[in-house]
Amino acid sequence: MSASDHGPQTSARKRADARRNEQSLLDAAAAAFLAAGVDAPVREIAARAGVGVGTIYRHFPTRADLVIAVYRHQVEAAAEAGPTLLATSDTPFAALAQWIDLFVDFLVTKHGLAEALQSDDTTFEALHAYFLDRLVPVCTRLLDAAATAGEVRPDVAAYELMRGVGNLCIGAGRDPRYDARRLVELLIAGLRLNP
Amino acid sequence: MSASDHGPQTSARKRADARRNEQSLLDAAAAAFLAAGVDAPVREIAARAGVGVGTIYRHFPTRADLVIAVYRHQVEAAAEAGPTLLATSDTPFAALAQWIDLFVDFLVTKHGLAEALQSDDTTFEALHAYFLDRLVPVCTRLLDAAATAGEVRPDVAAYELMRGVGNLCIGAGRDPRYDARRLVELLIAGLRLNP
DNA sequence: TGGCATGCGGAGTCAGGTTCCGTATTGTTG
DNA sequence: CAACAATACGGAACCTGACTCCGCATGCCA
Repeated sequence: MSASDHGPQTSARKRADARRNEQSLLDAAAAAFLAAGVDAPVREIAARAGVGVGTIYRHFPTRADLVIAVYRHQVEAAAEAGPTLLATSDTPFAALAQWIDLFVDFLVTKHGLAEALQSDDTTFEALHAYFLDRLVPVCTRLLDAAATAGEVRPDVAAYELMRGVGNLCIGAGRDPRYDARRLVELLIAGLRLNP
Repeated sequence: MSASDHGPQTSARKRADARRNEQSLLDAAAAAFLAAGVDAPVREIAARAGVGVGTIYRHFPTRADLVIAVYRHQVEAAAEAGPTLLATSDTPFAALAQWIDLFVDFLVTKHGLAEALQSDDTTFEALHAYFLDRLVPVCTRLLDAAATAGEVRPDVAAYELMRGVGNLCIGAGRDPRYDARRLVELLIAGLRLNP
């Protein structure tokens, strides 16, 4: 099991019923997260999937494992979008800005995810780690390229920037007076050197 | 009882033991918040104060009431600092920047407060409301002055700015790689028009 | 000092998360 | 196909922490 392995997901040789339940759980969790956020009660997810709570814990020992499994595809897509944007954009800064936009879109549409990402609750440690492992290197490349081109301040680390962006997404969509996207734009504007 | 009345605090005519307990609770809560953040267990606060949990709920029906009472002085001080800074600073922008600095200092030294401020937990509704009632008008004045002077973009509301700043302070002090102050600076820089 | 309004303590209730183990299902082997 | 071992399942039981409620204690006033 490699260090970047999170949760069972596509699992190898398991009993047929186990694989079926795992899929039901992923579907149920996705639905529950959509309806009630990533803090949806364990019992509710189990009920939606038509399984007992024990089955959840067997497949996904911590809530983070479940959340990761549910959003894995989208996180991978974001990670892969980085290099692509860098290759196709006019300037590294444009690529960075677009990539951050993508990330913000992802976060603001997942009720409670931004909160979970920043929470110090140990339940979410693995979630935090997964996002960081997967996305910080991508962001670092974009940021470095933009810094090398002299477009942004060279003294801000990708980790810090991503946490800042993640933080700004907390509570987005709960209040029409708060537009996370606009504030992230401000933050990125503050990062820029020669407009 | 005016609309901006929060918690009993200095209370008028109550029994002597009640007033004593209220003070013990404030002291105990302040200590507990310092040690364990504003989410410190109710039972622990009660124990520190040497009272039963019922006594907490009698004096401070919601956690927000207790938090407000504990930090009231500092919030008032921040509110009063606004006009002062505006009067003594070279430019409205400088006053705004200093005031935001003050606010950030306050938040990052209160473990868990920034989190609570943004949480949608109904327990903290009153806290949210109190901060907004008290500080948004102050920030609005600073922001308006800076906008009028052409120093900042005129299209960002104080409410949004303050929530953004509050959000950026979440998790500050938990991780040396994350410096909330620096990111807030970036945000303010992004707000600026003619540097 | 007596009477009673006020306030107190903490056991009890409720809501979630997490564990555990007897039972059921699956897959394999003779 | 039958019988068995391995695997997985369900959900009752348990734990933690917030919040309520009421019989008892305390302070206040006459």
